[in-house]
Order: sequence, then structure tokens, then C-alpha cells
Amino acid sequence: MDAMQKRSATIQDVARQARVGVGTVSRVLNGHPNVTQATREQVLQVIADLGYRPKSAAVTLRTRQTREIGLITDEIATTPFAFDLIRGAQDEAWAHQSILVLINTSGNPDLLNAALDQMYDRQVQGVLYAAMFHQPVNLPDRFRELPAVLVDCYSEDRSLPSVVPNEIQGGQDAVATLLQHGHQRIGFINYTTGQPAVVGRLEGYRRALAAAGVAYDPTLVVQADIASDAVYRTTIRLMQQPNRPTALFCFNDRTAMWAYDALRDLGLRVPEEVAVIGFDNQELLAANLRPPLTTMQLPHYEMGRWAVHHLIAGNPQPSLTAPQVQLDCPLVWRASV
Amino acid sequence: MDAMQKRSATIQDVARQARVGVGTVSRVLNGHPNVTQATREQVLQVIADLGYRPKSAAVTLRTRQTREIGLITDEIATTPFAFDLIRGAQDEAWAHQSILVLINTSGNPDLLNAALDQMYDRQVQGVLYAAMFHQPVNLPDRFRELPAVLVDCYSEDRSLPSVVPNEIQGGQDAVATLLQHGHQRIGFINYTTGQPAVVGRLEGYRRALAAAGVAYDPTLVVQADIASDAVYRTTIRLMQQPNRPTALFCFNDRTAMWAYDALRDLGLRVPEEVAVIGFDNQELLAANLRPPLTTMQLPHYEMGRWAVHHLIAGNPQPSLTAPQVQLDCPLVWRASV
DNA sequence: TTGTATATTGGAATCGATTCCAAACAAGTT
DNA sequence: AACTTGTTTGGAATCGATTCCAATATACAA
Repeated sequence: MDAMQKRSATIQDVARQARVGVGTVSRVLNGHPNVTQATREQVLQVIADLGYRPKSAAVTLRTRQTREIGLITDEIATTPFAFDLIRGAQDEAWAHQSILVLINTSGNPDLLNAALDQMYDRQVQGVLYAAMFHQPVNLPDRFRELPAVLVDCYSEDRSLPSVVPNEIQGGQDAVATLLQHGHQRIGFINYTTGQPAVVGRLEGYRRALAAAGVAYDPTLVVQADIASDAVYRTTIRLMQQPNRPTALFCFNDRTAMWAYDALRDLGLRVPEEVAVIGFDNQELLAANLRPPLTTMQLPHYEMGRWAVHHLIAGNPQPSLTAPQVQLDCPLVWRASV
Repeated sequence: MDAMQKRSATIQDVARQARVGVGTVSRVLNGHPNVTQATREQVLQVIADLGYRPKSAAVTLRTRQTREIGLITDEIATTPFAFDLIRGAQDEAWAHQSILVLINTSGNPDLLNAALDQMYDRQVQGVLYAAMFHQPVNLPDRFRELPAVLVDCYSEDRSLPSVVPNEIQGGQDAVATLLQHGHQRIGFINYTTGQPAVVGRLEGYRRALAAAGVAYDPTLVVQADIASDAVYRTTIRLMQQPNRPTALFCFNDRTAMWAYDALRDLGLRVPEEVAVIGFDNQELLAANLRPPLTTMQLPHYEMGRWAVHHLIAGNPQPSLTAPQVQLDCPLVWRASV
């Protein structure tokens, strides 16, 4: 009507124009019973006419509930999967009419505290804490005062629910795939730290061999710094052994990238002479290598979804039996096996 | 005191315990003048004791202002720079005590509309709209009804403020660098579309040559699909021409990755026999190639910062003279030149 | 001392929703 | 007709902050 509709409509405006009380409008809005079809439609009509939408601040004030979820990330920036995790979380949140609120703490404890303050002030439904790679973390106790789920990390004492990749299954499936393709001597270029991915994937490697009745040969398992000449040199050495492997399981795609280089320099063709399988499925790398790299995918999207789902649907009491979930890493077929 | 402090403290609690009026507490909270040092300290003390923090819902309801900024992304997921942009935006927002609220629309117009609804309901200070690569976009008119800034994209009619990479400068500096290293015949492996990056970088290429007094040779400029055999074959062809270039400027790092392969297969060493420079600075690729790739960095972090800064500090009126900012792409030195 | 100007303070009104209670209404029984 | 019972409805109270106005305290000048 009037071109100058400065302030947006309130529930009062709707009530007045529909000639009903505010209570009735609220009932329509929230789908309560005990409203006759006639008045419901009438109110709905006015709502549409006015383009009325409830302001979330008022709703929150009254109900003490927000439709938002905090996502606190620790330096996740540097890893390219970050966004899959965020996407998974946001898709699931969206499905519950909720929205993500983001804070990156850059590994700074003060920022982490400030982030938690923010989350309290906003009365979020809960928070996710995501690490940049699968690892144990030590978080302030305040995390136990609101619903929280850890993603790609876990608290040492297991008191908080967490969701992480199933490293063992990933390693096992990777190696099983190689075994199925007739490889018996399978090299494993692992990373040097003791992080869960390192020990888990090794365990998977061993289990796959055991399941296939192939003896574990320690000379086929080496460790090297990722994405450095160390991988290159280690690969060369590994491939020049008398019992040279016919396949390589690489700790991750970056490792595989350097292994590729070594193999090329040795004149060994992938996959004809050596099969290679990676881990992480970093599209950018894996899909662009020649030949494209077969690899295990980290379930970042699914972890994000699971975490939000658990936050909203799960019971948020900080019990001692907080679920510690592991999600499988599926195989992504390309051309290196 | 009491172990059962169920409901968190309100401003009323603070006022009561400090034996002052709520108005006084509010004045202390918001740093207003006209409060004696004594009462201020007294109030501050009680606030600290109670661990009181204002609930943002109540503040927003009263002041009609939030401390949050919406970030709407279009399918940005697939690109690894996404997070730099987010980080830049969040760092700047944080500096203004604001927080980012995230929605990814996956390129779905309905979702985009729903996202805007959310932003309205939450009364955000403004929104950023980020595309996954530098491009013109066509956005619904609703974007003009609240403060908005476009990042890595721009509206055709230039009615909304935007910030994008300076493609021309990037191309020019890349080529100038090669020229400075004594290269005269510089091949340019461009992409096939008409997007701003393609035309901008070509323009930069020409300007650099012109500035150095080197004639433009169209046989040195080719186009190919990114990250495919097309780049490989094109590079082979380019390098087998009689006037073979001594340096290559690649449209992006993925292109450079495939060019590397072609050069290797031709037995040409980088950088000794052919210098290579890329674009984008995708750490994951550029830093891990052998030799590590010298490349131009896209200013995602800075674009994120600029956008938030403009939103908060800039004048948000939707004037016809919306600023269209271009940020420089700095050179990142590695070892391929 | 008294009056005026200025600095501090308390507290009611307000923002815009939900929720609860009592009033109004409808339907069914005796 | 009078009385239950159950369904719809209006509107006051509430959530927790800010803001404004009037009241009080203080400082300064005459």
C-alpha cells in the first residue's frame, strides 16, 4: 500500500489487520491445533500480504532457543577438505532449519575462549569443534557445559561425543583392493608421526594381509615425511630392494604424488608395472595426476552431517558414555590400480 | 555460591546485587560517560563475580542491531581457496566483534532465496555473496534491499559493490617476471572460456610484452581445457614449433601441472630449459610439484577482509557508484623460473 | 545560604515474539 | 432450559536488554 513501509511488519500488525489477537497469529505460525480453518487461512493471507516474518531475536528471547549451531575450527584453513566438512554440517543444519555460525580460532586458546563466549551469548543449540586432521585434543572444560561434538578429533578422556574417520577400515580396504588385483608384495609408505591415521592405516594394512594369508614383511613398510624429497628418496630405495613391491599403498595423496615422481624416474609405469593407491582423495591432486590416482576418501562431508545430526537429534547430556563414532572411508576408483 | 545456578545471570541480577539500577549497569556495559568511577568498579566487580554476559537476543531485540554478517556462497565448495576467503572475512568480522553466519546455496536459486530470508530474520548487518571463481553474476533484486558486497564476482550492472582479483596486473606481473629473467619467447597456455580471468590474464600478457618492447606472437598463445589431456597435447605441440618458447605462462596451477608432464616427456627440464609460471597459488599443487611452482596468488584472504570491512565501515547505501575494487595478485616465488 | 547548572542515578517503557489464563462460544446431555 | 464438556479466542505477562525521563546529588557562583 504505502510506498514508505520503513519498519518491517510485526506480529501486532498481522493481528490487527487480520482482526484477531496476537495469540491466534502465534498459534497459526507455530502450527498449533485449536485454530479453525477459517481464521487460519485468514491469518495466513495477511501474513502473505504483509510479507511478515518473525524476527529471530524476539523468538529467541522468549523461547531461549536459537536455530543456530556453532562451528569452531582449529586452523582448519590449511586443509582443503575443510569445506566438505562445513558443507556436510550446513546441509544437515539446514534440514533442521538451522544455520551455521563460524569461528576459526587459528589455534589460539584465547580466541577459543572468546569463541565459546560468543556461543554462549548467542545461546546456540550446540557447537562442533573440528580439527584439521584426525587427532586427540585437549579442550577447556567449558566444552562440557553445552552440547558439543568433536569432528575429526576426540578428547583423550572420551567424555565428549566425537566422529572420526575409520582409519583401520580405510587402510584395510585399500590393501585388500590391491590384493584382489593379484598383488602380493605391497609396499606401504607411511608417515612418521604417531597420529591416529598413521597407526590406524598400518593396522589396516596388517589386517588385510592377514585376512589374505600373506605374510607381513617389515622391509616393505617405510616411513617418510609427507610431500618432500624424503618420500621421493624412500620410494627409490624401496623399489630398488631385491623383493621389490608390485604395488604401493601411500599414506596420503601428497605422498603418492611424490612416489609417482620417483616411479617415473625409475622408468616404472603406473599401473602396469606398479599399482598405487593413496588416501584422502584430495580431488585437486588425485584427479589431476597422471594416471589419475585411486584413493580412499576421508568422510568429511559425512562427519559434518553426523555431528550436526547428533547435536540436534541425539541426547545432549554429557554422559560418560559419549559415542565415539568412526565413519568408513570409501574407495574412489581412478586409474592407478 | 549456590551450586545450582540453573538460569544464567541477567542484567537485573547484576543491578540487584550491585545495589544500583539496571540503567546504571547498562551504562557501564556500554561504556557511557556519566558513571562515577566508584559505581563503575562496583558494577564491574559484580559482573565478574556473576560471570554475567549480555544475551545477544535481548540486545538485538532492543537495538535492532546484530553483530553478525551473512556469507552466502555459491557452490564455492569445490574450490580449495574457499577457506582463505572465509578466513579473511572472519578475521575482519572478528575485529569488529562480529561473527560470520554461513550458507552455501549449492547454486540453487530457491536456497538462495531461503538464505536471504534467514538473513532478514536474523537482521544481519549485511551479507557477502561469494562465487567460486571470478565471474559476472545475476542476483535477485532483494540483494539491493540490504547491505551487500560481492566477492570474486560482480553484478552485470555494477550496482552492487564488489571485490575481485586484478587479473590484468596478475598476468602482467607474471609475464614481466619471465621477461626480467631474460625470456623473450613466452608461451601462454590459456583457458577456453570467456571468463574474466581468461581475458584479463591475456591482456596482462600483452601489456607486459608491450612494456618490454617485445612483439606479440599469436602462435605462442594457445587455449586448452584445464587439467586434461588437452593441456598435455597442446603443450607438446607448442614446444615442438620451430620458434619454441623458453618460458610458459600457464592459466592456472592445474594447467601448469599438466604442462610439467608434457615437458618432462619431452625431456625438457624446468626451470633450466623452460621456465614455468602458474596462477592461483593452490598450495597443495604448487608447493608439491617438482620443482615447486612459481605462481601468482589469488587474493582470497584479502578479498574476504575487504568485503567485510566495506560492509561495516563503508557506507551501505545502494548508490549507483558502488565501488568495484580489484586487488592485486602477488607473485609467489618457488623454483620453476 | 540560596539558586543554578551539571553529573549521576533509578526505573518505566520498549523491542517482538510466545505462553498462559480466563472469557466466549459451540456442541451434546439430561 | 440448564448444565457439562470441549474448542477457539483475546490479551496480559514475560523473556532481557537499552533508552529516556524525571529525580536526586554535586559543584559552583552570587
